[in-house]
Amino acid sequence: MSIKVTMKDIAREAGVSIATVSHVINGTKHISENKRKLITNVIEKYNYVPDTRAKSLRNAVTKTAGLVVSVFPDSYVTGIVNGIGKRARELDYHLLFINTNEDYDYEKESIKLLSSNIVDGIILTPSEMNLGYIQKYMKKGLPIIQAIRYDPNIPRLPRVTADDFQAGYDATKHLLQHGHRKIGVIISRTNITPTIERIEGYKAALTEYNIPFDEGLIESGFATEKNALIATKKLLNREKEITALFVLSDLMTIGAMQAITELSLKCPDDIALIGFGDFAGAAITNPPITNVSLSAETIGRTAFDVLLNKINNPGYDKHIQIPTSLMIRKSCGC
Amino acid sequence: MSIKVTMKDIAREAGVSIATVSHVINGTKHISENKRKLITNVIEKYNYVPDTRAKSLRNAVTKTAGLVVSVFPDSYVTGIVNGIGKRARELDYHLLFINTNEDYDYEKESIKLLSSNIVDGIILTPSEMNLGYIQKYMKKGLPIIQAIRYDPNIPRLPRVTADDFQAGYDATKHLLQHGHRKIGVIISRTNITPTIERIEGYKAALTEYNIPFDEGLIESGFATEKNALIATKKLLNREKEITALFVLSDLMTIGAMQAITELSLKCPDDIALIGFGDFAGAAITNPPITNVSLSAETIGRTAFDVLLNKINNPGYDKHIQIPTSLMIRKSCGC
DNA sequence: TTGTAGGCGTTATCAT
DNA sequence: ATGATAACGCCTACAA
Repeated sequence: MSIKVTMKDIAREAGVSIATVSHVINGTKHISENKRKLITNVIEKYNYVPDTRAKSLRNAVTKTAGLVVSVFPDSYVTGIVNGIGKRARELDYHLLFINTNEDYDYEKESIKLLSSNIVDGIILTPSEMNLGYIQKYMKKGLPIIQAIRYDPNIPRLPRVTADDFQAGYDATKHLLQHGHRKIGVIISRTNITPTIERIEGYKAALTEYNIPFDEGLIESGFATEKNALIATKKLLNREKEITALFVLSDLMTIGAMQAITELSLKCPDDIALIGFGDFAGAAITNPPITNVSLSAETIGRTAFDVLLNKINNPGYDKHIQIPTSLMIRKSCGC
Repeated sequence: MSIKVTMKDIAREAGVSIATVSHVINGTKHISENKRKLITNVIEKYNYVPDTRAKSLRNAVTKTAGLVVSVFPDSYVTGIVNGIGKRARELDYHLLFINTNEDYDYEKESIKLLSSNIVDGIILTPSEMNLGYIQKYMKKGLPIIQAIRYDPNIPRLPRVTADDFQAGYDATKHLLQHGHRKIGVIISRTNITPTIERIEGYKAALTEYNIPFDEGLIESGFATEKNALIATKKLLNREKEITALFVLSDLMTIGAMQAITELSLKCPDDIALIGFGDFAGAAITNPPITNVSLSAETIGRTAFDVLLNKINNPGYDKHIQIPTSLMIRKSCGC
């Protein structure tokens, strides 16, 4: 524990009242120049910093935001966290960071803890589309917003996500334009909105080409390199007519590429591929990888701004989608 | 602001004293079963959670650790943050996360803020070897440890780092064994211990082969892909006899590979390369990249344990080095 | 311009 | 077994 020097100590040493000290620190009242100097010197001398807990207990403001993320590390999420952090700093906020690792119970527990006046608001990436438990916190007036993923059943909760539908549509259409008709998809998890919406986009593009949706072309890679490798092999062995792959995260893209190699197939000649999330390194792989690119930092920054809006205006319930774009390289066959 | 329901409210509704409520919550005293039940029900009903600020104001413990990191995102640092987070969770701690972006003044400011009883201790990755300002916090008894980088002038501060000397030695020796005699190095920044120690290892290996150290073979890539690309081109254009490159971070490795390609050189035939930090994707580049591999998660976990040691034992001042190993693939010419 | 004192929500001591 | 109350460090009417 730090050796405590409090405002009382400063006041005593400076020979003034505790209220005067408080006023010079916060500039809340005009204090004569000589007392000001005197007090400031004592503060400097002891390197005194007001106790944040006591302060926030008094003013009911913590100037820190809770960040509850369900998956990390991952270059997409990392970039978003980074964006949130930058914006928070610009706005003089701090971040209490929790990684739930997709553990729903831990997520609930974390929100409960954060609801104990430890933060002014929360940015949440839900582990599941099962946010019923959040209602009681909303009722209490705790500002919460969703980022990356969301629960569609709680529309009053603000959210900022990528434009996942459009991303799925664009990638699929690009592959379709290259002549591919059997397009496999490696998803991370079934029941999260980014997956659902990207698949919706995929279906929409398919429909334009009068191709029926085939559930059998979808396989789960559970967001890791290794699992994606396994999933891709499984999928490619099962569905022999697949000529293109759409892979929904960067780590999985790497696994999928390895699978293609291990199956002695050539990308893009035998199997074309489009990934998701433009990771560093996508340009120097063999072949360089075409993928859906999006500014994770923008999503993060926007998420923080949305949280502040929610804090300042309890009725705020906007849903924001950040656009994505296709970064075309070689793996798609261009 | 959340609508406040306090212990007083619970007590009133349950028809008991506030002290009794506190005791059932904390199990500090034996309370009759019927009152227990009664109180627990009221707590459930209002979803009451004790105010963390008030609590910690009372017991001088916050159960949160400050994490001040100077560079992010970067797969190495991200992995360490992840390891710290996991270990913190296991030990029931929370994390206040700050990314200083190599800004020394912001780092100082952050430490000052964190010293206001907001955390029980701090894990710091210093932006510079200039930690003089930390002495006053040490004197106050604030538990601080260093991770990744450190200031050698403050030996009493605990630290956990990779075994950077060994890493530099191993990589260089490997290149030397392949017959390379002019080995270029792309560093991020000059004045940080990981760079310094890896270069020391590099020199030691050179000495074994009676090769004089040549300052001209070193170039700064400032930890980014783009700058490393520029630095690598500059270096390779200036020092024509270079046949191998040692690159000190993953993002820079990607940039260096691009530079090699853009100069119409072949890796490993014209230029061999060893990178640092085994990033996802190193296996599917062309050629697959040999690099120094280390468990970032282990470093993170250890860092958190070291912090707890420091918190519990103010005299603790150990320096821990986590071993690295060479992950051999193709870019070194093997 | 400066000081006094009550209260923020807890915990823990001391009574009862 | 339960309750009254002081104290944690700060802010802010209200007084002087």
